Amino acid sequence: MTSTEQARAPSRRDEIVVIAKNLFAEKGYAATSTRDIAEACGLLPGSLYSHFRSKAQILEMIIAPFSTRLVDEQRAVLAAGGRGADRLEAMIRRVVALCADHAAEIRILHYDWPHVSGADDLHALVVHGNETLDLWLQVLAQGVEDGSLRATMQPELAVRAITSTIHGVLDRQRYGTRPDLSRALGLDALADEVVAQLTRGLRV
Amino acid sequence: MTSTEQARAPSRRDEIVVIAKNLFAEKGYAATSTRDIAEACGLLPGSLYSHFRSKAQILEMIIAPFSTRLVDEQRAVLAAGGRGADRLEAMIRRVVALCADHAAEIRILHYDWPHVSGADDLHALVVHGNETLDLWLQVLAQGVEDGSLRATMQPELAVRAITSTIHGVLDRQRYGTRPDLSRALGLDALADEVVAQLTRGLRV
DNA sequence: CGCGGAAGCTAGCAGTCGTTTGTTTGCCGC
DNA sequence: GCGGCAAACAAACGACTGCTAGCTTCCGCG
Repeated sequence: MTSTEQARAPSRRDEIVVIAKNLFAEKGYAATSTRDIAEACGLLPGSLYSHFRSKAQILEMIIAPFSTRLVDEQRAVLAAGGRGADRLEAMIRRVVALCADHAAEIRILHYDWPHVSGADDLHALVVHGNETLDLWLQVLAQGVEDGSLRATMQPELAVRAITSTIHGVLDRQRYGTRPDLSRALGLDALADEVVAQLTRGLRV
Repeated sequence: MTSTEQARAPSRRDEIVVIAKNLFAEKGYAATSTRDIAEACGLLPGSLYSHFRSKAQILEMIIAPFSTRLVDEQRAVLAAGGRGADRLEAMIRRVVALCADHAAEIRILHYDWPHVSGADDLHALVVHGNETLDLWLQVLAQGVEDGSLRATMQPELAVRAITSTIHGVLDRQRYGTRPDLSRALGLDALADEVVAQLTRGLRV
């Protein structure tokens, strides 16, 4: 069990990952130097490299648990029964709840995606990202099939609307001077409104 | 008329701005060095500074025309008459059309917003960004008032859904392996679907 | 013809970046 | 008490960053 998978007993490594996660979320991946991370950990710059191969690997260890969890949640919704529209609603709620719990990861994925998709070490994260999109497509297709979702929709466009809306609603970076919605409304009311927005739209 | 405002006769300066715009859009602001820009212009690194005070000023000259144009379009819609829901639809169409015409600027604003909002020279762009959000809020408020938009909506949330959806639908960076929607559907069909998504939602 | 000014070149500064190498420390099991 | 080993230190590497100062080239205008 010395493989790449093990979790218990939060090692030093894990502490560093948490610290780096917050730094990346605050200042962005590119703008956060390995020296910044080291300093925040009470380490010298070189010492990071007894825990990680590279800066990119730190990023991977930040994002990977979240993105696997994300597709797991989506798959769970698909595995359960129900009509398409109801599954879609359930999926939105679970994803919103999960993302709200992982604001830092969301922020990093949102703004530093070019770094993620560009790095060779990180294409596993790109695969996860595409899986997420495919799972959204699947709920939508089911909903169209059983007649509970609008047949005229463009699924690729709808998926982008869904994911962009969820990210945008939870983002605190771009709307810095504006209210933090998840705090202002509470998580349940927020999820309700995201569902309403995406499934019912803005008209009466 | 030697002030900061003048346009005609595309000077060398303007050519450089266009080249820099495309580089920023491809690789991001931080990842594009002044040497990259100079090389793409057939210049040596230092020569840029006989045209610009700083790298940030180049960014400003890229974004400013677009963002002023954006709020102008929005204001034009508000100045015209009509019910709230119809104005909202008109605003969406005009913003989508404008943004589709300025994919590079959108991409830069989207991914490099932290650099924009962080730089001292660039807070004019932040002001424009907030104006845009306020103008969206105004259409929504009118629509609620005249009963054409859902009174239960959370306007701040709706604004984020709108802007995020427009950005997400036009983005080619995050969905690199996926179809380019504006090419696949054509601009009119794309705008139709964005309007439908935002005002009618995904349900039947 | 001469000159002013824009545009570009040359060379380099001062700093930061991610990373590497070699060494030292301190703890755990034997 | 001693070997082993992970964690951390110390010091630096080469490359790259935005930017500056001073010089040259050249075109248009008087």
